[in-house]
Amino acid sequence: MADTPKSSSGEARLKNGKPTLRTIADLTGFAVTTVSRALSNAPQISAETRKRVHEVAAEIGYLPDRAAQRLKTGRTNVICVLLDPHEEILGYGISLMHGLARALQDTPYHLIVMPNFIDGANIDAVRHIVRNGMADGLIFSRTEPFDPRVRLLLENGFPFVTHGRTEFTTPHPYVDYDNFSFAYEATKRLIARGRRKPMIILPPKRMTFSQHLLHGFMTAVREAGVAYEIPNEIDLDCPVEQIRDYMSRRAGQPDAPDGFACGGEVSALATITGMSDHGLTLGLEYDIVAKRTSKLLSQIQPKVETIYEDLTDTGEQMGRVLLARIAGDETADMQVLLQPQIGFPVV
Amino acid sequence: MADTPKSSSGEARLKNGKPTLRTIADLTGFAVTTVSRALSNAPQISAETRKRVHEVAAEIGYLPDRAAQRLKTGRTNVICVLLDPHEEILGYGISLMHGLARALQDTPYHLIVMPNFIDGANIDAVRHIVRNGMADGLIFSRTEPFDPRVRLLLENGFPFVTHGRTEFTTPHPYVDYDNFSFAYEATKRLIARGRRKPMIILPPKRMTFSQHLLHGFMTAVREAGVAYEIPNEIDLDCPVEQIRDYMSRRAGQPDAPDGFACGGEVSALATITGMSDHGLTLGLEYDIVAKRTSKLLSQIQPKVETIYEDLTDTGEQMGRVLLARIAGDETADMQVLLQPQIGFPVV
DNA sequence: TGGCTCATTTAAAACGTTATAAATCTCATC
DNA sequence: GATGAGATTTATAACGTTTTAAATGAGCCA
Repeated sequence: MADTPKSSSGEARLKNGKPTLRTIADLTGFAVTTVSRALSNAPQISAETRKRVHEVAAEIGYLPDRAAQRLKTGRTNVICVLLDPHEEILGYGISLMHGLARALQDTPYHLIVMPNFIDGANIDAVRHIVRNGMADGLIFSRTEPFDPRVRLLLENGFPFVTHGRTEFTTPHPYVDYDNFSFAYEATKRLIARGRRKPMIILPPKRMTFSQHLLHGFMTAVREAGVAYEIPNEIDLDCPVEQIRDYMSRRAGQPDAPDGFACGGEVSALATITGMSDHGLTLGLEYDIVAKRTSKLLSQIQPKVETIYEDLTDTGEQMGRVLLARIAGDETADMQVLLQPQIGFPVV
Repeated sequence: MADTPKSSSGEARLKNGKPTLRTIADLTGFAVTTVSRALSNAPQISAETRKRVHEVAAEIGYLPDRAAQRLKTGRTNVICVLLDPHEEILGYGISLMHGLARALQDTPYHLIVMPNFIDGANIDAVRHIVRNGMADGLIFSRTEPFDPRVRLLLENGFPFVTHGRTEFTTPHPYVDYDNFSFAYEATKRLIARGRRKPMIILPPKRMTFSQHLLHGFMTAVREAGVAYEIPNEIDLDCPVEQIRDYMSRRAGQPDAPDGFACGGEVSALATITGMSDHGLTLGLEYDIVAKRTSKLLSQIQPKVETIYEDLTDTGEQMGRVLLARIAGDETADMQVLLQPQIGFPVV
């Protein structure tokens, strides 16, 4: 067996410098096939061979050619993130992506991103990806209820994970935040502080998680037997002024709410501003518990009590679930509901 | 000439459905080579042939296999975005990416994203990409002054574009916002409103654009011959409370500034809060002109005058410049300085 | 008709990898 | 010492495209 670096067998061309399996083969004297198997830790390769090949590979800085691997195996080593049109003020998609990237960090997978330019669910893009095998898995940064893309992927058995749940009867992989628990806990905290008429500010009703939040809120107020209020003129997606105006108006009325469960940080800001129009002070005449996903609120006065939703972690979980789906691991759970850390009220 | 769909010549296998050049070849009777040339609009192909091939390709929904193309040509059709660790509250990287994606929309290029997990400029990642040909071009979401990655790419002649300028003597491709003009205009507006002691809140001094802002500010105050103040205890990256505290303290003193040029939206919020601690009201005792990159300020009361920096457009310009660099277009300008729209003061 | 050019079309090779199947080697067993 | 069995290694053929060079056909002139 030739374990001396011989270049006698012919082509010891380094050409443009990029090392390939062939380079290692020439350097070690083994056949390209052997080198390939050694590097991929396939069976039927002796320990010494494997060791020697790995050494040389490391030495010359070999990295497999992605295109060749992809062409041969059909696997793309690509995860595609479908980003919906970004209207959010706080960087929500970027947190997901950082988390995703972290999950993919020591894998061969690359993250490609496809923003949705048209409004709504772009099913053609998804069809392209599935039909032409342009990725091994798909990530939805947001899902509409009864999302047709989800149906398409389920039918084709294509690996994917959604952020949030859609309302299909067929179960699908998702990672979601337990918005029921958030709303339940937030409302309970308001009540615990002595508030007797909590209000919740919800996302638009068509969103699935709006129902979850509402349910949590209602459970808490019913348990405590207190009054409550659900505004139907404002939601988390409407202009902040509208929220402020609403609050300002309500604050002046006798039956005004005295506690606010806010689904977002900006709406909490607007609530504070609106209440202060009537000289009402946070912590004195009313309280707020808000969902926090950024550092906006935590850096601003007055301090607002918050419950954290870790979107980076969400992204990381989505990556984890997707990798398991791609690997065909049926045992791994594919539905993750992230819990608010209700034990440790982070301010 | 065989222009009837004959499957006589043998293999009319559709196999797993994915159409390939071979499929079109079998369907039209031409050779694979001919089909390839026809589709890539190469010369030496008769008009009818080209037409027929395109027809069939469209009909069966042919899309070229990226892996095969990449393997053969060495071009990856991939643009890689290097994202720095995200600490920003407002989604800044995501705007760039949306713009980039828009520029790449009708090209064969895909966008892959690589966040930096370690702090500072990660030169190893860049070296990998260059050495292993993992992308055709690189985008820097942010650059450090004298960024070593920029040097590496320049030396290797690898196409890239940075967001913001670094201070090399060798010119490099960049897209930047004219922060001089912003600061100059913002300060002039404050002075035009009768303010006689403007202050500017700058990014950390080590950032290149901090100098640009300072320069614009100084030019404006010198032209008007007014007093000014440059705080060195706070910057745009420090915790907002710190800004608020500073403002609160200064507001109580006799020589307090009466106009604020804010480089960011959150700092403007903090300034308002700090000033209001002493009962000072925006528009009465003092004014603010802030740089706006999101919808945060535009949705909040009191209204703050802003000058817009369109980060999505920035991303799009970066995409445009990079494509030109990759195409080897030496005539296209590679240094873009985006101007604030000073003619139309958007509130 | 033969020979030439020009316009088209085509066969063959290659890019770097992996999968299949065949070839070699080692060593105990009869 | 021949015979397998088991352990390694290897040659060959793909994957789908583009590139190079060669082949074919048509048209023209001598």
